[in-house]
Amino acid sequence: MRVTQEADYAIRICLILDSLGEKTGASTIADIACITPKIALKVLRKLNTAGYVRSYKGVQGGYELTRSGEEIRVLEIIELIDGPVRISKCLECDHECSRNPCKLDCKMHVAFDAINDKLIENLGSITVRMLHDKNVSHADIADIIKN
Amino acid sequence: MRVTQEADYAIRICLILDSLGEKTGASTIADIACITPKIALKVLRKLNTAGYVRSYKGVQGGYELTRSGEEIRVLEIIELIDGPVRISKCLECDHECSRNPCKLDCKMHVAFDAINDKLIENLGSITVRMLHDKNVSHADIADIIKN
DNA sequence: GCGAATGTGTACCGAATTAGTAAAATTTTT
DNA sequence: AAAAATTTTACTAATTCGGTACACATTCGC
Repeated sequence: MRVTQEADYAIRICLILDSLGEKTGASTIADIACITPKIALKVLRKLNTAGYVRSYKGVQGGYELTRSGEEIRVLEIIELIDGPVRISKCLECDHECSRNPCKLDCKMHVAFDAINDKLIENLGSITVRMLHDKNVSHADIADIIKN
Repeated sequence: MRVTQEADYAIRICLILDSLGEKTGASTIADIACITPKIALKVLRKLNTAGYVRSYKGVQGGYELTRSGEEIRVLEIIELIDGPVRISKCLECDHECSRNPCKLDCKMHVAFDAINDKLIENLGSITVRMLHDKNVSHADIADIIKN
């Protein structure tokens, strides 16, 4: 598993839209996020088809979130862009590693599965809103993950 | 971050060597792990230069662990093969994302850092021994991660 | 000694993934 | 009708990953 650059951009864009709270053009978003407009467009397209943002064409067009940032979990955006979260490729073939019939009764899958689940749980516990809300401190975030 | 196939093999090989407990040839190891001898050799070489295994040349040559599997954490092997564990590329440039001067006071780094630390903690809590020890149940592993 | 078996080390190749770019088409406002 | 903005599709380049090849060094058994 890997949170790609693109997923990173997508989260940042959602965060920007949530904090601005109003219809905003791709070039403005790109400027705030410090990425090129083209890349912003590419990510916004995916967010749009997945229903996370609404787009308005034309001169005063732009994008806005369809839901509040409080309701959007970082995990969702990552899965949208990068696909299912898996720390190991072996977790793909559900529980039975086809490549390795594994002549040992090892518990690698069990361990990786548990660790993967925990990772998903953590990514799912952070919302887009938390990432820019002034009322949420760094310590608050750390506490949420510590559980 | 991503636990690559190669890191997976490396863990499996350590696990095999720990459970056999005696000097074993690469082809035997490869056979048990269900991988080609060439790949096993490649991984064993890395384990050797890093000091995890001792090698013996010649006809009756082979490999053995230099330490007990109880002392080897899965995290170590992953870091040896794949490098530092980072769920996001942004965590590379320590805490200051050079690409994105980020005109927002966002806490993405804080969140990803916390989640990443937790992942490292979990990977560090599992030893090679646990993965094949009959006295360690699936539930035990799950409990360790649940913390 | 000689040869087979086994490990060493470096370099390479192909496929998949990731990152970023281009350009023409479509829509809406003025 | 013109200008501004998004939409859609396709492509290119860079990086990573997985696997392989080959020439060399060492040890054991005969």
